[in-house]
Amino acid sequence: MYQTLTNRLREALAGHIREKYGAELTIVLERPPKIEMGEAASPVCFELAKRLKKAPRMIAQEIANGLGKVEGIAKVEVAGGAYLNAYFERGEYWQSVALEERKEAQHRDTESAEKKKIIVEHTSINPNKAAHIGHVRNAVLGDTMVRILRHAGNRVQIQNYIDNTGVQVADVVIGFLQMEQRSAVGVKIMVHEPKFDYYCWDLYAKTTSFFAENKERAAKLRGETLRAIEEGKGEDAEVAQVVADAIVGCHLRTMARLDIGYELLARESEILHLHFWDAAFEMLKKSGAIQLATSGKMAGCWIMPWEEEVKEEQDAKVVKEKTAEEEVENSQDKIIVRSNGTVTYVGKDIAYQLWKFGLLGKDFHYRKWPDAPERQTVWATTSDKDDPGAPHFGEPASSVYNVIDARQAYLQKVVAAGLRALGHEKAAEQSIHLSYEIVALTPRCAAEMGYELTPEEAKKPYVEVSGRKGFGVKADDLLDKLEAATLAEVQQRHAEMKPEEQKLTAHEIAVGALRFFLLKFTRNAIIAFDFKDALSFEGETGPYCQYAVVRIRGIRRKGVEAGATNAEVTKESVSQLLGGAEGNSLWELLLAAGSLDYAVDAAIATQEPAFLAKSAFQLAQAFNNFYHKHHILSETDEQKRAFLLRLTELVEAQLVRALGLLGIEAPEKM
RNA sequence: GCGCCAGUAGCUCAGAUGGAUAGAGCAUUAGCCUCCGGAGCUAAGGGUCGGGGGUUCGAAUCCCUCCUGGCGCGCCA
Repeated sequence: MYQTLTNRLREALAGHIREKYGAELTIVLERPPKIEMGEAASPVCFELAKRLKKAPRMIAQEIANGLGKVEGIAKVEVAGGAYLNAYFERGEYWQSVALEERKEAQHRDTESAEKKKIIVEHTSINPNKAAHIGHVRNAVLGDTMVRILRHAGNRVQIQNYIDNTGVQVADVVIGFLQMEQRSAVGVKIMVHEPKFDYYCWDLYAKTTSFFAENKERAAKLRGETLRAIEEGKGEDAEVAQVVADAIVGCHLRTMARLDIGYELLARESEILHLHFWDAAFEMLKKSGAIQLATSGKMAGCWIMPWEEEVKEEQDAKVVKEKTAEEEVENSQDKIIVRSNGTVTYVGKDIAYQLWKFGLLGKDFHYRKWPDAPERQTVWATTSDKDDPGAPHFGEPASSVYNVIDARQAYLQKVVAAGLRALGHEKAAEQSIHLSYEIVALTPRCAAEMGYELTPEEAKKPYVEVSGRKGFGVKADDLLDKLEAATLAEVQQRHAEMKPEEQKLTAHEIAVGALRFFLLKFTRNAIIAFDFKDALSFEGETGPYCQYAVVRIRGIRRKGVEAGATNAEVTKESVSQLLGGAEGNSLWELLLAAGSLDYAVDAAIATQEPAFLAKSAFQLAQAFNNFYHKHHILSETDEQKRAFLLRLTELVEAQLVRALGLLGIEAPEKM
C-alpha cells in the first residue's frame, strides 16, 4: 500500500510540475526521519529552484498550495529548507491495507501469463562433493530472488546448471578408479550408501595430494579422463555419470531441507552432445566476434578480443597506434577455443546463455529427473527422446539472472560481451550477474573445526573455505547442528507437544535462522561464518521474526478461548485511534505493515533480497514494541480492543507473507 | 602492473535513486513479569563515516588522489 500511495503522489507531483513549470523531473521520495514529519517527503524543490533560479522555499509553498487533492493523501506541507512533506489519510490507509490483504489472500502467487519469462539460474554446484555453506548462500539468494520476482507477478523458471563433464568430476573419478582401485560396479553400489556426498568430499580432498605426488602423471590422467567423460564413452564416463547423478541427488535433498527446489537441471553433457557449442562457434566465427590467433603465445587459439578501453580512447580522441606485438600480447584477450580444439568453460557458457534467450536455434530434450526429493518435480536435459509431458523449457527468456559468486565477475562480463559481439545488445543487457561474496570462516570457527592455521591466517578476520582441501562447513552438518539446538529449546519450552510436532517446529526455526542469517547481509559483504552467530536466535534473526508471529497467534488463540467479541471497527474510531500524537505509535505499526510492496519493489530494483529481510525484521520489531505497550485482550474499550486485534491480524498476515518471500515458515508455537 | 570490491560505534553490519539530528543487532551498564509467552521490552554510554582535496544550497553517498585489506587477470571451471 505504501508503494501505491507514493507512486500516486510521485505522478501527481510530476504532472503538476510539468504543467506549471514546464520541467520534466523524476520525483525522488523518501521516508522522513520522524513520523511527525509525515510519511513521504520530496526534496524536488531544491532541484527545481536551481532550474528556475527562484527561492526553493517559495516554489515549495507554491506547489503545496497548487497541488490538488491526491487520493489517500491528507495534506502536503512545506518543511525544513524546502521539503514537501506528505501526510497520509490514516483511516483510508487502514481500509486499503485490510482490503489489499483480503485480495492477496485470494490470489496468492498468481503469475500473469502475459508477463515475459525470467530465468533464474542458481546453486550450480560441481557434482563431485557435498554442498557447503557457500553453496547454501548461493541457493538461498537465488531462491529468495525467485520468490520475490514471482510475488511481483513475473513468470520465473528456476534452473540449476550441472557441470557433470568437468575437471572436478574427473578428479573424483580418478580417485575411485586409480587411487582406490575400485571397479565401476563397485562405485555403482557405493553411490546408494548414505552420505555418499561426504565420502566424495574426503576423496576429492585426497586427490589433491595424489596429484601433487606426480604432476606429470596427474596431467596425463586428467587429460585422458576428461576426454573420455566429454565423449561419454568407456568406463570413466560411466563412473562419472553415476557419481555426478548421485551427488546431484544429494544436493537436491540438502537444498530441499531449506525449501529450495528447481525446475530444470541443465547439464553440460547435453550442451556437448547436442552440439550447442558447435552452433555457437559457427555464429561467433561468422560474426568475427572471435578470431584465430596466428602468432604469439596464443597461436592456434580462437580468442575474443577484450577492448574495454577502446571507447574511452575514442572519447579522449587519443587513438594510439598499436604495434603488432601489443596486439598479440594483449593479455586481456580471452581464449575461447584452445589450440587443441577443445572449448573452454566460457565458450560453453556463451552457448548456454544464447540458448536461454532463444538465440541459439537449438533446444535440449527433456526428461523427468528420477531422483527428485519428495513432493518435487524436477526435469533434466537429455540427449535422448523427450518426455511428452515436459514443459516448454526452450521458450526464450526476456531476462536472465545468473547467481554466481563475485570472483567470476570478469568471466560473466566476457559472456555478455560475446552476446554483444553477436549483435544481441538487449540480451547482453538483460544478462544479470547476481553476484555475491564468499562465505568464509572466522579463524576461531576454523580452529574449532580442527583445521590447523598458519600464524598469518589466525590473525586475519576470516579464512577462505576450500573444497579442494576439504576445508569448510558442510551444509547438512550445519543444518543438523541448528536443528539439534532448536529441538533442545523446543522440547524444554513445550513438553506437551508431540515429538513429531517438536521436530517440525525445530526444523522451521532452524531454517528460519539459517536463511535469515544468509539474507541479512547485502550481497557484496563477505560473511565471516561463526557457529556462535549462526546459532543465535536473538536480535536481528529469523527466529526473532518468527516469534513475533507466534505471539500474535497466541493472542488470537487466547482471544477465541475467552470468547472475545469481534466487533466491527467503525471508520470514526479508526481515525480517532490513529490520530494525533497519541495514535502515532499505532500508526507507525500500521504503516510498516502496509510497506511490504515498497520493500519488494526496492528489493527488485536493487537486486538485493537483504532489503526485504531488513523490512521483515523492522515490522517484527515494531510489533514487539507495540505488544509491550498495549495489552490487547484486557482492553476495556470495545472499539479499541477490536481495532488492536484487527491490527495484529494485519501485521501477522504481512509478516507471514514477508517471511514467506524469504523462504521462512512461521510456526504455530515455538 | 591492470581491473573489480570493501574500509561507517568495541565487534558484525544497514544506510537504492546525493537531503532533515548517520541507524540496527551483538557486547557493556542500569532497569522491566499480580499483566495476551522474556527467543521479549525500556534506557544509557559509544562516531574525524580510512586520510586529503574537489563538485553542490546540501556528500557516508558523486569526482580526483593517497593509504589499508580482499579478490580477479590460467590453452582450470
